[in-house]
Amino acid sequence: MTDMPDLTRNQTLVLDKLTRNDQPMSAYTLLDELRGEGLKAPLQVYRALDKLMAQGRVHRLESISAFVACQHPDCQSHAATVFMICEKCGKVSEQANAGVAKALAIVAHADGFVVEKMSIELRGACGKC
Amino acid sequence: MTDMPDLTRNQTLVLDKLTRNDQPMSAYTLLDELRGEGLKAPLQVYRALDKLMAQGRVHRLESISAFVACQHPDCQSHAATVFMICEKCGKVSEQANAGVAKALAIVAHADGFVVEKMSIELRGACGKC
DNA sequence: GTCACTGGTGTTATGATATAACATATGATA
DNA sequence: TATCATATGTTATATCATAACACCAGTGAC
Repeated sequence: MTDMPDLTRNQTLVLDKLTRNDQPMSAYTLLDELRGEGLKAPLQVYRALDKLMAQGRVHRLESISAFVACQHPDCQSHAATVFMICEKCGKVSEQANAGVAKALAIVAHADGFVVEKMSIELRGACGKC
Repeated sequence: MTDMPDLTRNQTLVLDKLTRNDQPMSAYTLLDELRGEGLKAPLQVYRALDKLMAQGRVHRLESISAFVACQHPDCQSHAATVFMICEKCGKVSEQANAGVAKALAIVAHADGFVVEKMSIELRGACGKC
């Protein structure tokens, strides 16, 4: 189980806060909301986020420089994860999808490109907005 | 032709620089390389970039906070554009692909999500690296 | 035990990216 | 000419992220 080690105090604080929040949060918003728990500097948050992302428990939304807790029980096995970010309510839906993965694999293969990471983010309006 | 107006001086400087460069550039790198042409402040670059992006002549790569000139003759008609960013040589390949567009449309539709913008970025190694 | 190693923590300072606010200028047009 | 929209120049500031260094706690080797 080296993939999912126990979390340290700071990692737990950050993950809990993200999990309870139904919208993505910036690192500095996390910091502000965790000052009461003793966090004082950006690095404490960024270091926790780095570890959590390496474990797949948190994702970074590149297009808005913010972080969300993974919405799937076990995120390791994801093919291609699509993030749909609502620009009205701010909520994010995370969907792993084999069709997208396959289509992207075809595009990459045509270029001889070897994929290590992918970032697929849709901006728009969610079903409720 | 309101979609493709003539470019102003600053816009021309920024677009030319990006076009001649075969790698994406940050706004501040652009600024540094255009100081000789009279640019002095970040806003001059960011404003030019905003206009160029609105016209589809420049794209922002969200995952690396950098900008590239569009690689297609007329970019307006793109369905879904996939950017493949090589982490070794830094070069970017831009591919519009209907299969990816269709797969993403299915995912979005399943969520009732109305897409306004999409950002699809693959990181890895290009065919030459 | 104690030595060295690893990984987490705390802290200060700094780097990198992006925008707010305001003043001025330029070009079209009624 | 008066006016409107748009571009520009400039200073200051906001936002996002990392470098560098000191310290500490647990673990394994000897």
